[in-house]
Amino acid sequence: MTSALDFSTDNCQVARTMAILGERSTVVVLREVFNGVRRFDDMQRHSGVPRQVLSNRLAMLVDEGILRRVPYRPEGGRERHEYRPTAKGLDLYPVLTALAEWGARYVADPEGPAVEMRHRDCGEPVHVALECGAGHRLDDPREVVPAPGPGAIAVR
Amino acid sequence: MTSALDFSTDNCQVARTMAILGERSTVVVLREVFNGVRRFDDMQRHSGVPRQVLSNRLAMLVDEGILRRVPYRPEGGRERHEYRPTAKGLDLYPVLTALAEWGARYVADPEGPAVEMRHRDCGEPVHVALECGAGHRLDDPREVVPAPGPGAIAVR
DNA sequence: GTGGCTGAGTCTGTCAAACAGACCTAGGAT
DNA sequence: ATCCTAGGTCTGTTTGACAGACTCAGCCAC
Repeated sequence: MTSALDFSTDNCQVARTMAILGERSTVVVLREVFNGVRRFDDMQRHSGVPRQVLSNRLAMLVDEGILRRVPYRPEGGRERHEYRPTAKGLDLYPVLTALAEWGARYVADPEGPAVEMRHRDCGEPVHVALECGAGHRLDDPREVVPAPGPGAIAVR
Repeated sequence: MTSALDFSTDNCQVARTMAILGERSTVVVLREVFNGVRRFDDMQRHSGVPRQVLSNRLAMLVDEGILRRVPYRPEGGRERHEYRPTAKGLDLYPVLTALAEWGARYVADPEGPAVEMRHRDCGEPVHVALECGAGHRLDDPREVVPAPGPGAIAVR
């Protein structure tokens, strides 16, 4: 019987992803950027993340290639920078959507969730669906089973 | 023009969810449990999470109703407990799957991801798809736009 | 030009959390 | 009686979060 214990976790991509997103307020910063709040002070005021931490997180996210600093010049002002998601950052939308959906079910206020993802083209709420390579739709999460991937490293 | 800045972030369900999952090694612990590693020492050895932190995380996850402690008795041993996901925990599978999928693309070793989600019934890899309430499939994350939900609280 | 305002940070000190490693405990096996 | 094992707890050190003050560059009004 093969067990997860037979494989190393050193190169687990989930752990690596969480090493980025798991720093306490990283996802909050991403939520701001995805919500269109892209300037330092706006983010700071809106999210309440301490300036130092916000500064660190933005630098880290730029470093990881998830955000990029884009210069702009407000009329009659000097040059500023704003933070926008890159393609790599936009690919986190399924993660954010899954988090928002779980949160809406389990931790939202009784009035409902504070934020909803919607389809740009039709305005309907977006949700995440699990599908397999054979085209089956997985309605019950119990149908998902983790398995070692091609990069799995055997131990012992 | 309505902006995200017009709404409070106090009751954001994404922030609340990350208050649970964003503690540094919480998701790693969940990955272990979902991988079938359910006993304290196995998790500790396999994941490398410090015992103290593992202990805290498990207690927190049980407290949040994401895991439950299930007693069992190994033959000729005393009663022990293992940690299993509840329904609330299993509903995090889309989140884990989205993380694994993003990680596989962006942070995995060149040989491939260390872990893959598969369909229990057919063995094919599972991935997350974004769908809207009108049945459209969103192939480009740019089609997703966050909007204030029913629980959104206006400020200013 | 001097002084003030604004956006985007950095600096400093305090306090909580992560971490490594040793220690503890209950029950079964020898 | 002692050892072993699973599942923890205790202690001390180091890292990170946090609040609040400070900085700095450029524009603007006087």
